[in-house]
Amino acid sequence: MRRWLLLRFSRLPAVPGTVPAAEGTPLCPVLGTRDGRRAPRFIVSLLRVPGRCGRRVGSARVTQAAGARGPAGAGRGVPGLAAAMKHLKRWWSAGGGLLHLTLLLSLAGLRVDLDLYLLLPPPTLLRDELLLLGGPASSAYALNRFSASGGWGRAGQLHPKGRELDPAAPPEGQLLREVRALGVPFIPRTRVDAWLVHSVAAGSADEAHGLLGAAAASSAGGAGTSVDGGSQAVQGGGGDPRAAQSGSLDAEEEEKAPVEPTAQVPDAGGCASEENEVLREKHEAVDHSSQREENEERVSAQKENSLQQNNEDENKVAEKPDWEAEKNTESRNERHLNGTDTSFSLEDLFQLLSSQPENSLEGVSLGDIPLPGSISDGMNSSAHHHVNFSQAISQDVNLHEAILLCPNNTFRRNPVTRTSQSQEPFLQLNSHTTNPEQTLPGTNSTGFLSPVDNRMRNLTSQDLLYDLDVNIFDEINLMSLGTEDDFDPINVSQLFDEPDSDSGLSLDSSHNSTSVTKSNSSHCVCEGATGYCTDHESSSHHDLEGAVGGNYPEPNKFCHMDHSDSGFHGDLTFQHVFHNHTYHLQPSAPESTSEPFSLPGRSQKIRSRYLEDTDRNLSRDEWRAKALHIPFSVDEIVGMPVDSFNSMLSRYYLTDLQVSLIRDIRRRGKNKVAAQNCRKRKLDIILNLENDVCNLQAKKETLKRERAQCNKAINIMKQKLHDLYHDVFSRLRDEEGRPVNPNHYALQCTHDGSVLLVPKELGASSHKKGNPKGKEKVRRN
DNA sequence: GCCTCCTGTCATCGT
DNA sequence: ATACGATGACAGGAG
Repeated sequence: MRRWLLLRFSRLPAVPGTVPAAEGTPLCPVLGTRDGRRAPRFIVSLLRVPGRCGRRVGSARVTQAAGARGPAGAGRGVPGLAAAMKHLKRWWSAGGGLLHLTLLLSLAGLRVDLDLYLLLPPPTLLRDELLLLGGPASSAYALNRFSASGGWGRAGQLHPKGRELDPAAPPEGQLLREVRALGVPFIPRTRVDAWLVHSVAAGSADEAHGLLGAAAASSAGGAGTSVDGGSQAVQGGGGDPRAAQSGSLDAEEEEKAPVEPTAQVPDAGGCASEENEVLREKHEAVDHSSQREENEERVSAQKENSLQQNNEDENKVAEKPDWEAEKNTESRNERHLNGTDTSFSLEDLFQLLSSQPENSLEGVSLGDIPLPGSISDGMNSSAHHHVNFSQAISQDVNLHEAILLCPNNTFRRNPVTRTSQSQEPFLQLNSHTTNPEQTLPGTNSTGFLSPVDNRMRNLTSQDLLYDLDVNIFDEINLMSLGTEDDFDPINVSQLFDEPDSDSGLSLDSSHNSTSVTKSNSSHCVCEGATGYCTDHESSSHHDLEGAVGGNYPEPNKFCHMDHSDSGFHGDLTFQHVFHNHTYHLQPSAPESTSEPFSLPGRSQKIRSRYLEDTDRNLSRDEWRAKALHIPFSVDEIVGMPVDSFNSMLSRYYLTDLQVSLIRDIRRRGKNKVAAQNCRKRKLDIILNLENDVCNLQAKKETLKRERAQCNKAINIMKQKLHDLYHDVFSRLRDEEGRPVNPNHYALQCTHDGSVLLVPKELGASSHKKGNPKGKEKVRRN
């Protein structure tokens, strides 16, 4: 039995033209503002799998300062999550459940939707079904929600009730059609979207946890953000029991699996007092509108959820004021600190998620999701990066600011160089600075981006969004699909063996995750904000974290080869990795030459692991698409209409190799579906023929029975006639009064109804001649 | 090792 | 001419 953890992160783009002129005005006041503070909100939806419709079982608003409680995620206060946890456990025990978390963040001019799908399927669910549930459906759902909200700037409608994802709905076709029907420009590339499919082998909690840790490590390498956590996760992936314990979502296992107490974090306790202050401050800053909205959602959830009647106590917990929840959180934190609380629940995950600086949500990756073990382990290295979540939000630091705050990045408005400039933030994201201050300019110990660059403050929102249109609207490959269980980033890095790689990714063994400097550099907001590394540095990583399966790499990076820098590096890296291999390999050809594991010096273990991953998640085309940085998913390539497909090919500058691969993928995908339909049709025909045969056989038997009955009736009639014949002859007398011998005479009926007694010889001749000579009337006695 | 079934892929043809 | 679907044939994996 396999259990799947699907983490999906989506961010909807800002719509140009709806940007208020005033800088800092929340375009999407999803989250109530007060004094410039905006609190993120969790919308917790628990969806039954399978089920007809989902329901929201609670909502919560993060009201704590992540920076105050420390990176260990000590602060916990998300009301409603407790109820959600119990629902999840119950439904899981009843056959699985899909936990949908939506984190809304309102940054200046940019709304961030963070969707978390925690899918705990029953054993009977097929893997593909789960993938479908977590993939296109969720994307379409997000777009639906966005469309239903009327776009940006319409508060209170961003979560229309009743718009929950229907897991039973056709995941792709219908929902996407619905989205298109709504008029939403469904361009997958304009959605920051990444999701992680993580497989957890049941029955092995340590393995599962370790896999999560490994996934965190790989994602940390991809996003370049949470190398601290990621490095620890690497250890977890390698068997570190602490990290291994961090990620279990099993309701039973989570109660059993001990978690490394956060008390081991040196400064966690020291943050307690500071945390209280920040919590109070944060509580005072809670916006009333947000509270009202939250209350409405709670009421709605209560009405919708009949199960809540059985969980009133849970709802009480959910409806507790924030400060109460925070109090509970603190007490729970104390338990953690004391090492008495050894459980890890999804709530912990959410808490830890909320503990991340808001900016990192821009480029959130699994590595950014601070798994407890990894986070607690990564305390030392990240202690100086305490982030005040609320402050980070209140700074209205958006993604663009984060990008521009990158070192070596200068914001230039020269239109001539805009094209290239728009690439630079991403190209320089992964700049390696060993100095934490250098890594995060403008970052102090209390605020993530408190001293925002004044240059940015002088810019208007239009200015910001101009580049947002260029950069943010494109998908950011946030995390890897290669975060399968047994995924070992170190081994993966060995697949590509870039001796001069200075990507800063924790994947490379030369960049050991335990390296504090690399870990620190990973906290660069720029990296977190984009989730990207530079082309030449990260391409090898993106070979494993491409667009396939829902991740769409930056097209301008991977596809726009006409610009000098990124395109050159992209090609260079590509050539380095794949040499002269092409994907046009016939099945008989040594196809493995196009695969990374086939590079000289690769171990059989890596190959087998690759094969396992291939078997589990990625098809050959998906791997090829990843390898060539195809900025579209296979599903999109195959599923989109021909017009959209052609326009897509023309819209993006793709190499001939990429275009050819895309067309091949589309052809194969179409043919695959056609073959499936053909076989299904053939099977139906065979079944129909078999049914026809059965029907015919049954009809034959019926006819046989009828024939037998007829024969039987005929025999009866013959017998009766024979008896009547003898009876008649027994009564006949000849002229002399003697009995007529029936052997010599026969009875013959005439047309007029009279009966003649005819000698048989004459009768036979008269039959031939038609002359009834010698006939005589029967004389009855 | 062989067989069967399933699936993906290619080639080909017709629309 | 091109795209696309249908289908036979083949190969490979899994049981």
